Amino acid sequence: MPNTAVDIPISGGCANCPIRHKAVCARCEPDELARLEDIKYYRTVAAGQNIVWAGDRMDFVASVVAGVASLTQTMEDGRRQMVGLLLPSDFIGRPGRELARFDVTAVSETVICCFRRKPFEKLLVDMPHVQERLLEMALDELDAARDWMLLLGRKTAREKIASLLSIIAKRATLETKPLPGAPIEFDLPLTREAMSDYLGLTLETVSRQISALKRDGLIKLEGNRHVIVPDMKRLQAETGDDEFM
Amino acid sequence: MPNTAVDIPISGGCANCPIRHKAVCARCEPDELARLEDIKYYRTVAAGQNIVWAGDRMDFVASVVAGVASLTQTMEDGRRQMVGLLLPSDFIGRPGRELARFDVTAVSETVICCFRRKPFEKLLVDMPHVQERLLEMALDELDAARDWMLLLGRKTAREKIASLLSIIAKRATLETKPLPGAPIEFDLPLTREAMSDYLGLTLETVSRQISALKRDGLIKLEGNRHVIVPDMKRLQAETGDDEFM
DNA sequence: CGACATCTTGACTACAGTCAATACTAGTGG
DNA sequence: CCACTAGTATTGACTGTAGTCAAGATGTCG
Repeated sequence: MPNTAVDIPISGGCANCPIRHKAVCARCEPDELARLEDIKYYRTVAAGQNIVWAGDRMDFVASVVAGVASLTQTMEDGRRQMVGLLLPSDFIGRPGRELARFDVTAVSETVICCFRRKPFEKLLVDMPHVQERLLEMALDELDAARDWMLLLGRKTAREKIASLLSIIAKRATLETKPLPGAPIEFDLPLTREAMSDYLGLTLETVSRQISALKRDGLIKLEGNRHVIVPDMKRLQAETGDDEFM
Repeated sequence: MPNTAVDIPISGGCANCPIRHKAVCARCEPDELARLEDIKYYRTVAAGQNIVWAGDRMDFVASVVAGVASLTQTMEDGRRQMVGLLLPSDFIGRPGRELARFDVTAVSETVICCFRRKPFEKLLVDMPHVQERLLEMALDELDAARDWMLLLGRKTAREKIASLLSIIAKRATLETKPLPGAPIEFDLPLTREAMSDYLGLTLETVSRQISALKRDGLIKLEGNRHVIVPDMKRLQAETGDDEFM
């Protein structure tokens, strides 16, 4: 069990929660936190397990505390598209919505902090700090979705892979300050199949393009999941994006 | 001038504005409207003209009052992807954001109701009705973006065209109640090129697929822009979506 | 009527998808 | 500790869908 996300918060209260300052509760005052605390409970979901099925009644909303989850849409014939990649602090569900619109699946073992939906909706009305933060998060996600749409609609397979690796690299180096120019290392949180769902490709194409980037010296692999990027600039240049996105 | 969107509101005040009950101001009380009225002004933009360029300083946010506008992203080599289709009542810009992230272009002649950004941001804090509505609209757009991502990533060219026609047909029949089973008619607000930007296709492929749907009797054309759908169910079946989306 | 935009159609190409075989990895139990 | 299995990933050969380049048709507006 190398990746034990499980015993992270669960006790200690909101004050020492790892996502305290990034999630919907980011702007809450201590007394507001107390109200949230009343209606919250933790849930741990094993890798690969579904958290919600599209069409399900949803009696809660939640924040991802640890792990990685995905939002996906599936067509009748099995074609699948990821439409959201949920990292710690990201929000699950929608206030005011009874039925889930998308599948939510734990990609790795995931801990979520659930709030019963009805009380949460009430609380939203008289805790403007939560609503404010939720609006900000929704607008951020909308921006991300729009960049993702450019990727899906117009980028080549190679550009798609380079873009995804850049996105993951960027977030991996958010905490650990990267001295610029130095090589960057990180673990892929996604299988090849999940990557293909994210990028609108087949898993074979994902595999081929990763091999091609490796051949061209843009990345190195240690095992299948650990990636080393010797020169981030060079990888960025393959994404098709304008410099500095 | 068959499609004269221009002289619609401009005078008469918010009370008889056509988007009064759908835009960000939907939930405002008369006194709140008065505050909005103080900082608003109208702007008319000719078809094809840009309202905002990506990277521009933006000193306003706005609602589309009449006409159709698009949000687009362009890559250095000219590849272009539409990432938002803005109809009356839709919102332009983002509170708190200094620089525009996307191009906004008038597809047809468009009237927008602008609010100076700084005052609007202030007003957001102490008019929860506006913030509430903005959150709701952002979440709706996020849902739409996620359906759009499925279209871009996984649908065939034929399914993409059928989906777009269904979306436009649906909104065209929102006002004029459709007796179910009856043929549906509407004008396309988009050129073939704009459709290709929306769908992540080339304009030749758009043209070919429209011809194919015509050949198969799923649609009829009168001129290039006027579409007749004899049997909506049959068109829906071509979208790849589960029934009743 | 003429000129320019927009749209359609055709011939050919290329990129990513499909189907299939094989390799690698990690976890399980003898 | 190694053998076995199941899941994951890579590679190859071939196909098909949508892209590209180009010509011509249709539509719109002055």
